[in-house]
Amino acid sequence: MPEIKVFKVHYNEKQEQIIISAEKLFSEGGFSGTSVRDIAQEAKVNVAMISYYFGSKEKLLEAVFEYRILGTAIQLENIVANDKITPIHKIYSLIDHYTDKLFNNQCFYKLMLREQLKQMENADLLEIIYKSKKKNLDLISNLISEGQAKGQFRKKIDVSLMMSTLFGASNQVFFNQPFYRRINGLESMPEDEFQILLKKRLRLHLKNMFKAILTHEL
Amino acid sequence: MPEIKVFKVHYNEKQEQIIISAEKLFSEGGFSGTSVRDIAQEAKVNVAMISYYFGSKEKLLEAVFEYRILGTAIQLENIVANDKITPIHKIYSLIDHYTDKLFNNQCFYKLMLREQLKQMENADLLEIIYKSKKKNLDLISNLISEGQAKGQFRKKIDVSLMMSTLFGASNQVFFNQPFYRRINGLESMPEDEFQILLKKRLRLHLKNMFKAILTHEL
Amino acid sequence: MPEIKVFKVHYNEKQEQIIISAEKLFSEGGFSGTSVRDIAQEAKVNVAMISYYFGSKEKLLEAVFEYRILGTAIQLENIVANDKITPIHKIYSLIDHYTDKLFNNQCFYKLMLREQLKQMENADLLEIIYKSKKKNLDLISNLISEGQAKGQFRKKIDVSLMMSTLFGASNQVFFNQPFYRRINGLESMPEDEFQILLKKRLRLHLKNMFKAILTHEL
Amino acid sequence: MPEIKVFKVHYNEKQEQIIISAEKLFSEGGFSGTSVRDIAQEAKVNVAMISYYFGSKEKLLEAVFEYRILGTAIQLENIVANDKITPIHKIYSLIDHYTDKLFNNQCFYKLMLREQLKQMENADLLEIIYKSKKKNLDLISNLISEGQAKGQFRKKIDVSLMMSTLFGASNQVFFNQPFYRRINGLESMPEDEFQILLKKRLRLHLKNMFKAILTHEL
DNA sequence: AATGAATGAGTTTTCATTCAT
DNA sequence: TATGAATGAAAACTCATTCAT
Repeated sequence: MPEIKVFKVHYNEKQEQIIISAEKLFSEGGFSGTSVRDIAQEAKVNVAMISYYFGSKEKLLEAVFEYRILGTAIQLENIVANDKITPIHKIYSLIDHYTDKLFNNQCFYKLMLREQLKQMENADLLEIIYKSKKKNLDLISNLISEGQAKGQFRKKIDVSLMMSTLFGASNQVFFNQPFYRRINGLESMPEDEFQILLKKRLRLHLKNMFKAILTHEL
Repeated sequence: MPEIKVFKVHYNEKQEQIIISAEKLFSEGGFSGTSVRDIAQEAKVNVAMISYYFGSKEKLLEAVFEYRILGTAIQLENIVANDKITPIHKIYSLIDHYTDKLFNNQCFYKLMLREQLKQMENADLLEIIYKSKKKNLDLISNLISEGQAKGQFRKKIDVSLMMSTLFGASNQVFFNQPFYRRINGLESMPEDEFQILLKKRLRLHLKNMFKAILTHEL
Repeated sequence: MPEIKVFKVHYNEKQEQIIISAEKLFSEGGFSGTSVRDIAQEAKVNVAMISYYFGSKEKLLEAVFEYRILGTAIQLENIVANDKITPIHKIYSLIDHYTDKLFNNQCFYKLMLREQLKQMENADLLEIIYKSKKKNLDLISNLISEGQAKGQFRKKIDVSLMMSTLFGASNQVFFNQPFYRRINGLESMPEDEFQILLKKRLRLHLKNMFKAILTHEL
Repeated sequence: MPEIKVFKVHYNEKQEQIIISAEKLFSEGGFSGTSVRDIAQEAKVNVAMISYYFGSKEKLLEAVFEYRILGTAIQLENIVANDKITPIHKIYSLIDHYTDKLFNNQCFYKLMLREQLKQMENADLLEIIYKSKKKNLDLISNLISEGQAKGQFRKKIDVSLMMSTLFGASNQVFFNQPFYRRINGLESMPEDEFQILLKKRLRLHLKNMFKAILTHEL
């Protein structure tokens, strides 16, 4: 029996195929709605290989999360650490960064949202997610404090509500694209063109909103 | 054989039990993650009764949606139609209304969010949801126009983005309660007390935010 | 509870509806392939009524047989008893008679054939069928003896093989109509026109054949 | 997952066990009257293995047909091609051949007859059967033409009616063995002895009949 | 006399995983 | 190391029948 892999390992080619396929299918059909056979077929590997490499379907899900979260955590720190720009522009940069990630990793964010809706009985997975969130939140908190210290942001900001607004609004817009199309009569616009338009509008909206709540005395 | 019910019918006691149970379990474990056996057990009815009354698991899901959506559509209109209050207070009222509904129908909103993440192959269900959303959006659009006409709201408001912000942010906060607790050191607060606190904070946050984006020239 | 009906009763309207519907559906889909719900729907009665009137699905099958067999046994005797025509013409008349019944009671004959293929565990039903067959065979035997006594038929005729040939060939032709159409390029001929043609050809074939085996010394 | 086999493959041992068992049980109890559990039990394999190997119960039925039809098609050609014997003796040989196959493959022929009675919605299966029949019919047609060319058979023979007579009569006799026993007072004769007797009589009967209709001017 | 509601036992099929090699 | 074969458990659903009225 192969040792069940935990954290920070390098996956071989087959394993990566499996993870990518799982991410895609889990995001589309949900965890229970996707069978390991489907994943094996998508990844063009033998069914038994999934149990063999990851131990179980559950463990595969963890691997997917771990793979993406560890793979994308670093950039945020660079933004916050950058001395050259003002706090509000760091916020703008943050918005650009998150919307980019969201639009580029649709599968994964869908999957993450999905899993958050479960009462996650899977404690390991929950811990991975919490840790990642906490780290991000701390970084943003520092950024806000910096703005407040410089007198550019107003006092009394609930950072976690603010971040929830950023993520929640973005997700909501993102996962309601078909509805947004219909409402605004954009059914016939090509997919990529539409996504560019939507991202632009979303960013503008978010930036306006964050400027308002961060800088105006209300 | 009972005719499979479609729309606006009154469900009998057993049927309601089933719907309520299904709503709860679907919201917790997802559609595929919940078996009809589980639902039958929760509702304390025979398994066969679910097929008997609703035809299939899929149809039961539709029934759940229909039951809640048709059951809660009306109140919004009253808010908008009310002559006694200003547009911005209607918005506040709307925020109170939505957060109330969200906190009181946790199961259903969780379920709805879940299902929206699927590429819903179930066209009937999608239509039910779209229709309900469109109706709400139209009401809000009128409200915004009213505020603009009265010179109280600024021009150029993307109503659908605004509503996405309301729903998205609320949902995000709502479904991240455990995280919010941890972050803010509220692990030991009793559940209901915490929910009241959270709702209060969320409402304040939303009202501030909406006032800012609706009324300030940015 | 109503007494379960046995033999020679008069069925009321609803009961007849059920029997006719059952005959049709059993003949098409087989006994196990047809559900009592299907029958109830076809007969436009309540499902429970079938158990109520006939006791069980099995008993309903018996009722179908009994209904048809008792309903059609008499005419054969008239043919054989007729003094006006020669034995060979009685045979011809018999062929006409059987092919008529076959083409007019397609459902029932299909059903009967079907049931004969089962190792009929249902002893009651088997007895009904055997009795009917035996009676027919005796009549024909007498007819053959008459022809032999008159020197018109040859000796040494195995009557049961002869009757099997009549029934078997007719059935085979009858239930292979689609194949016969294809083979003979008659796919586009209207159904009723085709049936008339087929019946005519089948009768001619059978009459020739029976004349040959009954009258020629070989 | 094994690719679902189509046509002309070699089945492994387990698969053959399943096919043989299915043939037996389907022939006895009909398709709907036989459960996959029964088949699995008879074949002494796991229930899931049937789906695993054949995909579905329906596909298993197809496999049974294909297995037998492809397995027995060849011999007929040898008979027809044989230069050493006259056309009428080829017909006799054909009768011997068919009755042999019928008595040796009782299960399969019962099953085939059964399935022909259904309005076969299964188009694949229908095609398999039609093709096999057509091929046989063409061979016989050639044989008849040969006899006619040599002046040994009369003109105007409807080959498909003739073949239906052969198959229909044989089947009828075959599947009414218990009745034949009773009628002729042979209830106590041992099964195999009776079958030999019956086959002998049937063959004689068929040969007489075919000689009559093929050679005599009527 | 007739039936809507209800159900336990049954159906076929799919599932994630294990085993032998 | 990798995999085709195999399987027990569970899935959703249908069945004929019964029961309370």
